[in-house]
Amino acid sequence: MTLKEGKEKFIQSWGALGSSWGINRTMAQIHALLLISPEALSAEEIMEELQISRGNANMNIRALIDWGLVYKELKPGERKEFFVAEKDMWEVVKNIIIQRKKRELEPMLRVLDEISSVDPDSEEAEEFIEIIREIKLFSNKADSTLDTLVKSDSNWFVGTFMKMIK
Amino acid sequence: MTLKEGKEKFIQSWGALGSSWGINRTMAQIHALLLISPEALSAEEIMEELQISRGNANMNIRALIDWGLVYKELKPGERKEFFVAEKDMWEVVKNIIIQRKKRELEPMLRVLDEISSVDPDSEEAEEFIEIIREIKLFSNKADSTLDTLVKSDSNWFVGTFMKMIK
DNA sequence: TTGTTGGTTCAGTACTTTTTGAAACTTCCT
DNA sequence: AGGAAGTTTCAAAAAGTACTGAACCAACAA
Repeated sequence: MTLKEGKEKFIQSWGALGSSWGINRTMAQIHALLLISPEALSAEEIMEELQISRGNANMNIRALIDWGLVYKELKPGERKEFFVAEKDMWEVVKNIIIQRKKRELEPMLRVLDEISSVDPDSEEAEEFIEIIREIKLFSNKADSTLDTLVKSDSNWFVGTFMKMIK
Repeated sequence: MTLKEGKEKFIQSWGALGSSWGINRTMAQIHALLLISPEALSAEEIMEELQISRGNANMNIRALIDWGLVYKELKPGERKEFFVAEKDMWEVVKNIIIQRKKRELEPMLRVLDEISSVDPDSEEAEEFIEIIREIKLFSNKADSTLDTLVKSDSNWFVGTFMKMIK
């Protein structure tokens, strides 16, 4: 396989993977492109490489920065902005966990709390409250487990955890 | 909050959560409805409750069974099929991990392997191979960690792991 | 065999999300 | 102030995804 083919295949696959993770195709492709790029790239270069419009590039780069997966890099002398990807996979995953926890798990916990206030004025209501209570319990565990996971470092993940768990 | 409001809110929120997890809104809503239903429900009842068409109900129920989140229940005497949700949250999460691992992580591992065969015939190619190697290493770790996680049981998750990690 | 109940399929439609491209804005230089 | 280089925004269009409803299939009962 040639380098060009390999790069294309990687960008394409990373894009597909992203789609099923709430990260849109283009966003994931930009991330992939930056991941395998030894140099920081400008918006122009990204547009060119992925054949996308300026607006699209701009919005998705912004979103990537927002997720903490890409950094802006200002080269001295250049007025243009350049972008680099976070290349430590553990950092990437950690940032995704942080964002999704904030965007999805936390709102759900709030909803579960609200819902718990249903009047237990019937057999059915009691059963409902009990099921919600169990879901809440589980979600809270997941929440604090993720917190701990995010605080731990890469070495812990690749080393200790694997041994501990085996 | 009344029981009716609570149920609606839960179904609605679970649906929204699903959307960001590659599980479509209706599928997640059916799952929510079954989760909070003490009785198994028929397709008719689900259609009625969520105001969806027969085709939609059928396809999504089947997908849920496919994901291992819902079971078919045949009541003796009744020709109709009834459905119940898996109510153990740990089982639910485990099944989702299993499915997504199979659908997303494993194909990505295969692609990474293919890509590794790029000719290291330039500085750039060597850097590319190295980055891919790191991603592969990380993905393999994630893969086996998830395997172990899935094999472990609920008690381990809610008990030991939490203490261990603190 | 015919009618009834329930399940499945899928082409067309409706809805949602993403992308484009052009205009507006910002910064800096002369 | 005017202009060049770059970035941001957003309405409209395109692409992608989900849903409907009607036709079809299967099992059973009369």
